[in-house]
Amino acid sequence: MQYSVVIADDHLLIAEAIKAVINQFPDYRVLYQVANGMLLTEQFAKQPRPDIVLLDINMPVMNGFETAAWLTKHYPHIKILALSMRDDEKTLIRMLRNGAKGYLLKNTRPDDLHHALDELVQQGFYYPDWIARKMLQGMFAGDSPPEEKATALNDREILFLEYAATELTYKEIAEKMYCSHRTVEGYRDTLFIKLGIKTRVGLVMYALKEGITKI
Amino acid sequence: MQYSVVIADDHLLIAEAIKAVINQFPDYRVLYQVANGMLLTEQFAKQPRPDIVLLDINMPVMNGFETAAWLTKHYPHIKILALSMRDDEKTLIRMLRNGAKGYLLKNTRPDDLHHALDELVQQGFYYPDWIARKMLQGMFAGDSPPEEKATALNDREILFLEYAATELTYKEIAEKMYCSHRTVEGYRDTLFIKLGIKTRVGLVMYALKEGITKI
DNA sequence: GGAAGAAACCGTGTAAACACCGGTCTTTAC
DNA sequence: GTAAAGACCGGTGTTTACACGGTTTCTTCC
Repeated sequence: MQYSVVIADDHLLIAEAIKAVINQFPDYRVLYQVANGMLLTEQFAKQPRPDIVLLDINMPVMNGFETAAWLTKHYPHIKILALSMRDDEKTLIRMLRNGAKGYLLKNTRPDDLHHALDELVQQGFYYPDWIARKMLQGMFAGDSPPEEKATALNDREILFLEYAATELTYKEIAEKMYCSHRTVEGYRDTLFIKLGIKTRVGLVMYALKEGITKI
Repeated sequence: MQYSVVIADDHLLIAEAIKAVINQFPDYRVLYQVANGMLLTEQFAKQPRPDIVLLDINMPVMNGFETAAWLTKHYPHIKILALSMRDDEKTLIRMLRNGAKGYLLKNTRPDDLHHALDELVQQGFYYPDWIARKMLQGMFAGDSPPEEKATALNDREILFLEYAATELTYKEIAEKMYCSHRTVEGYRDTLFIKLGIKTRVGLVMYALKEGITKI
């Protein structure tokens, strides 16, 4: 019995390379690859669907989060293994909440990939120790409804974050947001507390990590 | 006759995967892989040296730029093929200036990789059309005399940029860079002029755009 | 209808960031 | 040998960013 895999990654070389690795495993076979989530939905309509989807998080058009949500909604039996460049707790949790059954960093060894695939089909999930640790120390509570919790930012704060990642001063941001500059500094202070940071550079890095602002 | 290849990439899975792809080419063989430039210099001391080095640009400890410069200095006969995530003109030019004989985006097809390797050993370089176009429209004139122009940042400035994208103050950055905090502010001021920006947030955005700092 | 909480606002003080001025020393170029 | 250029360091003053302390107004909820 061979399990089928589909790879979604916009880096063709990487996708092709991972395909080569997987096809070396006797019990797994790569059906096809796509460059983003949108193409995945299209291929699902006209091609056979796999047992497992290897999902890159940073994709254009339809990213890993959206794709994972779409998959769990339409094909809940298909196992999602998230692939990420970064060891980022928030990204991890967000993917798990959106239905990913496993999370793999791209700097893991091929054996780990094989092992993750095996766990996925046997146990139904692949949660190595470090993921369990992150979930415990993290704000992971329920499991069914994909809902935000600790880092719930309102619209004003998100708008402020966009401006924070520019060369505007807080006073200039206040003019654009039609409020007092002390209010803007209030947004900043609550974000400092919520996000556990201390400087404007921290705000910028957060906004970029979360995709609120793009480079 | 087989040509030997060494892969330098901090993403183990990707490195291993690319290795699998290359080992499918009958005329190329991967000797070993390393996770950063520093390890490459170490392995060069005790292991056989390859004909070709596949060099990822975004690596920790010793990045692609530094590694390329080191390679051209100590082993000028070894061909460097740069691997990058982003299609960025400045990065491309900087790598070519540091001695890379070719530049490949990670979203190219495996055939292109094979073709690039062939060109590399036959022609000595691999410059596809789009690179030539970039070089023409860019500020790249001759090939031998390294003439700097618009945005030529030195090592100290680049190191400073990495620290600028953290929550450290300039004083703390100065401690890490073993110099006066006024010197650090000097780096900042010259970068403000060179890059046409006015604030630290501008520095952060620049560093991220150029891949000097990763998210 | 009063408690609880959030959102907007404000004052004050300190630390950091930025602007503009100056200098020495070394390297490179002619 | 001198001029030019660049790396490093310094002083001074203004503006911005951040910390800590508040008030008022408006929901929301029981």
